Amino acid sequence: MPELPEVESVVVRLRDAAPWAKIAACGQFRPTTARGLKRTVGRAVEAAERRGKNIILRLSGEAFLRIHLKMTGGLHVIPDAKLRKSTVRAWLTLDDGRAIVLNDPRALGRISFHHAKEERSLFADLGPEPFSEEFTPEYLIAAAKRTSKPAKIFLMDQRAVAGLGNIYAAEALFHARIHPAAPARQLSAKKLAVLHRVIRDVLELALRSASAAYEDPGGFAEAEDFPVAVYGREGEPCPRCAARVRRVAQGGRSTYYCPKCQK
DNA sequence: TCGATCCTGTAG
DNA sequence: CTACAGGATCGA
Repeated sequence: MPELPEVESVVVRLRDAAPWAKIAACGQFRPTTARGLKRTVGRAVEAAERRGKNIILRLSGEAFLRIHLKMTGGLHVIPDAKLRKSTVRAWLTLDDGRAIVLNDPRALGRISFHHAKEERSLFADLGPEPFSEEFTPEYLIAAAKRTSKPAKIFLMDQRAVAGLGNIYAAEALFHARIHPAAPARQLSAKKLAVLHRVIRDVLELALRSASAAYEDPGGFAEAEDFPVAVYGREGEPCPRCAARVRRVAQGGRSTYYCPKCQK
């Protein structure tokens, strides 16, 4: 389920499980799910970080695991590796009996082991973090200028900005009142400055609902849920003008937008 | 830039 | 049964 806000909340949750013990054992059901897991055995987990939609688990001995949750993955710490659900595709058993598990019904999630020195090249193609100082209106304007993609595809391109996916790209475009099919390079600097602003607003709000859901694992966080304006709302009234929300295909994915507000 | 691919689950 | 799913990559 994860875009930047959800991945961030997974990482925050992992940090709550610190300090971690050493990795005592590992396992996986398919060879494709994880590469190099065995090389983690005997190492200590030292930190959990996020880069775009990637999770980085720092390990002792100048190494790290890169974990990508793709569409349906989740990373959890469970009290006992033996208690793992059937959809757990890979796991790391810790010295203290707990386990870090990749739970992923669709099994698209991936884990790979790397030496610390590989980090730069591994993430070389990722664009700036939306909350970094590097991500300025000027950056977005320059990035838009050198693409030929429509606005929605541009926002989902991890090389342009890291962390946006299908939902928040659509939501940001709605709030910036930009048509998802509009060529990004033709957007005015003013529009792109607004887009820059709402990308941060949308992600910050989503981050808050993601952490609220965490503080209340009982599932009573409904009231704090992210206020979805258009995503998944085909045929429903636009919250701003009440026109019917439309769904179109872009790059093989669904895009939702208000045909009246987003020209 | 499209379509297929990786996978499984769920809604219609 | 088909369509589609909050991702990303690859080849045509």
